[in-house]
Amino acid sequence: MTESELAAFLNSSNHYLPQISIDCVVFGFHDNQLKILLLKMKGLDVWSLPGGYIPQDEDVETAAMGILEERTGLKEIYLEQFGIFGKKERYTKPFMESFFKKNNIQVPENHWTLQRFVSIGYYALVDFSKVNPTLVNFTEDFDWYEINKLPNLAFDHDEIIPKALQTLQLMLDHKLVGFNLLGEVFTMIELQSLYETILGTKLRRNNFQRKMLSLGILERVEKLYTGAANKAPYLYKFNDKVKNTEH
Amino acid sequence: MTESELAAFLNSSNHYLPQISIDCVVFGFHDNQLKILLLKMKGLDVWSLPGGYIPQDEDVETAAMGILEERTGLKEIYLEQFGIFGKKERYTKPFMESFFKKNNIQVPENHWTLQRFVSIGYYALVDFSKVNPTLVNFTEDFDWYEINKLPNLAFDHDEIIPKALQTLQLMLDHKLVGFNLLGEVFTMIELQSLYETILGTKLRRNNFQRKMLSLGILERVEKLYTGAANKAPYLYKFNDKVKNTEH
DNA sequence: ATAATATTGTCTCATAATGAGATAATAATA
DNA sequence: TATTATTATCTCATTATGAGACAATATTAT
Repeated sequence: MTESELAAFLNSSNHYLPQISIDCVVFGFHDNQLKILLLKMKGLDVWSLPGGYIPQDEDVETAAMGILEERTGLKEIYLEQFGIFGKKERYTKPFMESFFKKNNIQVPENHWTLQRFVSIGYYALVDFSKVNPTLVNFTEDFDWYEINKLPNLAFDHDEIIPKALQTLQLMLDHKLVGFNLLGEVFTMIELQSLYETILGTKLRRNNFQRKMLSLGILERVEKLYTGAANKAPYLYKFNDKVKNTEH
Repeated sequence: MTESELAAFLNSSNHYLPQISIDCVVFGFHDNQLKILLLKMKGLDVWSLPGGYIPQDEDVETAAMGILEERTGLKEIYLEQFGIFGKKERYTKPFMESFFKKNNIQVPENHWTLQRFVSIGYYALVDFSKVNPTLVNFTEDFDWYEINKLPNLAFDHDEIIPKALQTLQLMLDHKLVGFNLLGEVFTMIELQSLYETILGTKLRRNNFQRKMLSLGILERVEKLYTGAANKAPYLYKFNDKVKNTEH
């Protein structure tokens, strides 16, 4: 971020809806684990959710989509609003102040970024392997964290993440969660691991497979030969019937 | 609303979070039907959801609760956030303009109430028989409407209500919806009707009763003698185990 | 080649849940 | 006392689920 970009941002108050922000919990699936994309705030040992503000001339959902597209490099991301975080005190001010101080950025006491913000929570489901995070604005690093090994979090993001997970768990049977988190093809064990990591429970291989196949949404493709000394598993994909549905 | 109250409201812009509003879908159960509380906008043949703004010094949820307590006369209302309505164009301006015009209220073109608003949707579950609606601000009437016999609605409230219903349907098996919508005691048929009107489907009496009793959340109280020429049904209440849980 | 090993894909069977009809109990009224 | 309209259960076929067992197969070791 250049000097002039910074100045423009600090003066962009009129461009955005005041006192409203968006926070996104980006879920990905890697190494059989559900993970969340976090950004490190420049100069602080603190991580935060990808987020941003809503331009006056954009729909809220468009703004959320824009924030995510910019940060993940993906298009047409699956998004779901799961909560709003509207307590009077959400620790935005102290975090922003220490951030500005650490980075030698001078802002007036009443600067718009130090005001109270109501945050709209969205969660996104992305194909981990296709994500190519970009560092924007005030972030100096990104990383994927396992849901139960989270680092030091900014603001009230430690309240936001559990609520997002809870909503995802609730939606697991209603929406086609796997469709958005997995790649084009996947093994039954991968699908099972996804369910297990989201629900936080172990499932039985035989019964899980029976159940999934009975839903009639999977199509068996070729086998996956990994070189392992055992029977090769089939690969599956979601069938066409599913692809034309809302997920 | 007196002249001075009106003037105070029109000038209260600084008191509220700008460009954010709350809309509440209040569900009640009466005559075996799921109903929604709507308010008639003074001077217009248009009904709207109970709503309001968020004071700078209140949590969002507190504000939502306050709005509902004021309008329904109830305390400790069950509330759940179900969506946000953040399109650029939500028809707030034209509705507010025609409302002001009809009521001979002069406001400048750039008045805060005519700006774009992002609305936070909450739904409430209330005991119909305990509600005692109060007419506040710009409303001249209130009424309960069946979910599929709604009148002419203001703003984008015709988008908000279906989304609220959809969320309620989804929550029916997860949260104890009946606990908040029914009175202290109720018959099995009433509970069944509640499920039917929420889901929009017919259920079988015998199997519904078997299912509900197997959940172990109901306690059979006395019988209800209505004078009808048939076997009197039992009354039930939710048992103590349930009352100490979150609903 | 053949055996051993680690998985994967199915099968089986007991148990639980559900769908759908049938029957018994009961609170009035005729 | 019979009739009627419900309510509360019961029954039984069907389907879904939990849990263990076993056959198939892709490699490595012998």
